[in-house]
Amino acid sequence: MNASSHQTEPKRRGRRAGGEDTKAALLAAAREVFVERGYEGATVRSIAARAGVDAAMVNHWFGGKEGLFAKAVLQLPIDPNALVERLLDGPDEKIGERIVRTFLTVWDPIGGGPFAAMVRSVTSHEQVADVLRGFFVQTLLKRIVGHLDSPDGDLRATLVASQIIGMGMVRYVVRFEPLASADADTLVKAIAPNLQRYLTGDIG
Amino acid sequence: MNASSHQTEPKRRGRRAGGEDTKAALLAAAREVFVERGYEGATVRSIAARAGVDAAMVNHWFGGKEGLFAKAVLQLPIDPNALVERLLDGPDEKIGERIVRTFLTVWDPIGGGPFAAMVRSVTSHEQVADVLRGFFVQTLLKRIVGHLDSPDGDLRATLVASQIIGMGMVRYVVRFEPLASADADTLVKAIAPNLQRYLTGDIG
DNA sequence: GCTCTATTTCAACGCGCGTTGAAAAAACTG
DNA sequence: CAGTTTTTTCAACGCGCGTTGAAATAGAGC
Repeated sequence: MNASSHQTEPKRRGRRAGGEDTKAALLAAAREVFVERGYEGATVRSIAARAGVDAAMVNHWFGGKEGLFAKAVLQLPIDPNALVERLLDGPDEKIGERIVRTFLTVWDPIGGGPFAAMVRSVTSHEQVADVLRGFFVQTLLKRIVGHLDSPDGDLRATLVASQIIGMGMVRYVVRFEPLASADADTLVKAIAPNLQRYLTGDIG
Repeated sequence: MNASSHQTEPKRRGRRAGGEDTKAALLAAAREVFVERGYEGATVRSIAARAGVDAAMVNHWFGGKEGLFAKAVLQLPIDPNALVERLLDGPDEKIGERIVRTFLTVWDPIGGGPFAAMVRSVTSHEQVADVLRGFFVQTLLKRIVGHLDSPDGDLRATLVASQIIGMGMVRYVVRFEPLASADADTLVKAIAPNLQRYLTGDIG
């Protein structure tokens, strides 16, 4: 191997060539890694490595890990409006069923890792908990409650949240069988009626 | 202050006087701190400090942090048998109510910290998840299922677990209002019927 | 009372984390 | 093309973690 080997050329310094956007690359990597590993599990170094960039760039462009997180969550590839539309589209008597099925459709393909990561982030980092609480409460629960306009709407919404989050915990995090491996239809039949009661039944 | 001041006497080395049991002190401190802060949050140094002992003793007596955890969880001050007795003592039609009320009675005084700590430990440390899964499944769920001996008992038990865990998540961890601040009676009226359906109703 | 051994503290190690400042290199400016 | 600015890498810092080995001290055995 002569001196001009292309093998492990120690990365050139200075501004990159072409239109490569380091900031965008970091945001894209951050969205992935934060979802995969949660806030704590996602190290600045791992995000930078996935973006093909030095870890110091996180500080230069976002002022630190928290700044990157704050910017990254604003660009998550989820469309809350579409989600709410999907839940509310159909007869009110079957909202419970649509909630269970939609939740499973979104999370089952992703698997337990991201869900556990999200839970861990919420339990350990107050800033993350605030961001996610704001998203769930403002964007999802309030709108569903508003559509149904039944009395005690807020309590009903949080009851639904409790059952859905609990299903996620048992299925993806602690993995109690047989719920963890049950197919979607079984869970819909078992859980949907309870959600339906929370939303439109007598809870007092 | 003369040289023989009792103030900050730099701890004497060597074997302690009297019957002071370092091992037991460490176990007691570990039980407290693990519950308060979870596995990751509980540092070896903090446990040793509470026990009034050097951190190195953890390695000497338990071979490390994991060993201490393994021994400590076996001595948690909870009596599973008494808990199961309490849940099963009474008419079967009111089991749901007793489950909700017992859960709230146990956790409300403790507060959200320990519950969040437990959840974080489960999501981040596989060994901890295994230990707790074993406890819940073997000790609690199986016995309740056995008592009721209805078909699909295991599925029913995990469904109940999902609702209870979800209630804990919403009440203690993410704190969605108004569920987070609702009084016990309100939650019993809202949730108990759903548990009752899971246990003795038609879920197919 | 002397020796041996068990117990405990202390100081340090190695690791990974987020962060920082200086140096290098490309791009921009006139 | 020369000088300036922007972007990037690199090397290092400080922190806290779990862990380790040596030194110091108390009790046990003879």
